[in-house]
Amino acid sequence: MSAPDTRAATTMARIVGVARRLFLAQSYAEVTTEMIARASDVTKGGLYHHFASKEALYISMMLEHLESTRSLFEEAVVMEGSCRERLGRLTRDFLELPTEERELMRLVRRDINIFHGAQRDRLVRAYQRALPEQIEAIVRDGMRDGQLEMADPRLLSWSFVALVEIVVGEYAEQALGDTAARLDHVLELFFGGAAIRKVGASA
Amino acid sequence: MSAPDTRAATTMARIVGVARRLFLAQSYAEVTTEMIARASDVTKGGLYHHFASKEALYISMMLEHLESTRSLFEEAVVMEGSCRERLGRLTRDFLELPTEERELMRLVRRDINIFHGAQRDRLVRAYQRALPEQIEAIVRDGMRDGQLEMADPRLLSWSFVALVEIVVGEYAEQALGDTAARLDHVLELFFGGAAIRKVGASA
DNA sequence: CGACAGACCGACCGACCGGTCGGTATGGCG
DNA sequence: CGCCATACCGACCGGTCGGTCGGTCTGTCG
Repeated sequence: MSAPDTRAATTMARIVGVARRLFLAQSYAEVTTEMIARASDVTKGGLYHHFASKEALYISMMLEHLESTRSLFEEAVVMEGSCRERLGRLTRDFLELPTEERELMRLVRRDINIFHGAQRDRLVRAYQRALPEQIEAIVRDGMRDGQLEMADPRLLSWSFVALVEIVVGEYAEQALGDTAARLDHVLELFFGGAAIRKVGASA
Repeated sequence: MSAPDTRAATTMARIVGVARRLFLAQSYAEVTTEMIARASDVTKGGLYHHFASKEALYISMMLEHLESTRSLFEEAVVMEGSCRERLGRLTRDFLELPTEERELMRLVRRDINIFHGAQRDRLVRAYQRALPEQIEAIVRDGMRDGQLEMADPRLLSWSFVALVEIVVGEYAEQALGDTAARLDHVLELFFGGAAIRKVGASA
């Protein structure tokens, strides 16, 4: 997979990389196979020699990314520490990802509804394995160990993901600052809430 | 606006209603003007007699909805009460909206990136006026009155919206139950956080 | 060298879709 | 009744885009 020894593998990797960039910049419908081919220094015929369809190219690109992301986040799931430490580790890893990689997680949610049937299911499952399920595992541990209020772990995981998504993007960068500050903001809000607490409870 | 006295107004309202339903069920690109026309018992020619373009029809439909939603949420902004009470009122109003109306708020976020230029700006501003700005107003009051931790109010508003979005949808319905339970879940999480608090602070 | 396979080309197809336009029906007004 | 504005029709157009296919090039193996 990471050994582009053959010519075909090199070309396919080039096409996938270009497609990733273009799909991030424009919507699925706006990106044409012609555009992808041109930017990849092949023709449409060449592109279709390697990929069965535009959809197959997109799915292939996304599955590859989701698997590498899943692998990255897994480190936080298996590591020792409190629920907060582990979620912090996962979130920091996410925030420190290159912009392009990070945005792909938004892309998959943006585009998941334009596919149908089996291909859509593959995308959904790969996404769930990469992000929500891993967060859910940490959240479940937190409840078991008395660090989190008992609640529906899946809803709580989604909520956490949603809060993290808020602090990516340029407004959060200008309002909060660097990665550490944004990470702190998310953890404080998720664990402690937004209300002022009467008792001066330390972290 | 709400007086379909003329024939044109009746037809336009029928088309807008059909368009709303179709755009909710499928993506903007998938819904064709032909489909909208057929389902509205007019032809494409008739449709284009009333609307300058597919885009104009969509924008018109969405702006109408956003204005009525803004008007509804305004009640929570002007009402007396604590930050929590007012956000609770707004959220309850939102959760009790008919499904179609409620889903339109997700639709506008889903589709906002497929428009460009002035039309996109109009949509963005109408959306901001309808939801985030009104929540932000309540959040600012909460900070001023010592009910919320000092933070960036805009980010906090977005976070709240994101949390509310989690508890719509059928999974949350089966996990949490009725509107009151879902409302409670959101408020508890937003104000108090997910961590177990050592001190048994009551609501 | 000769032959085969796989990489790649690029002109083309067919379906679709937003939008147009000349024309018809209808209903209200003088 | 006659006139006209307006609602509405439906065939059509221009363009786009995913996908195809016969052919060419190039590296490799016997």
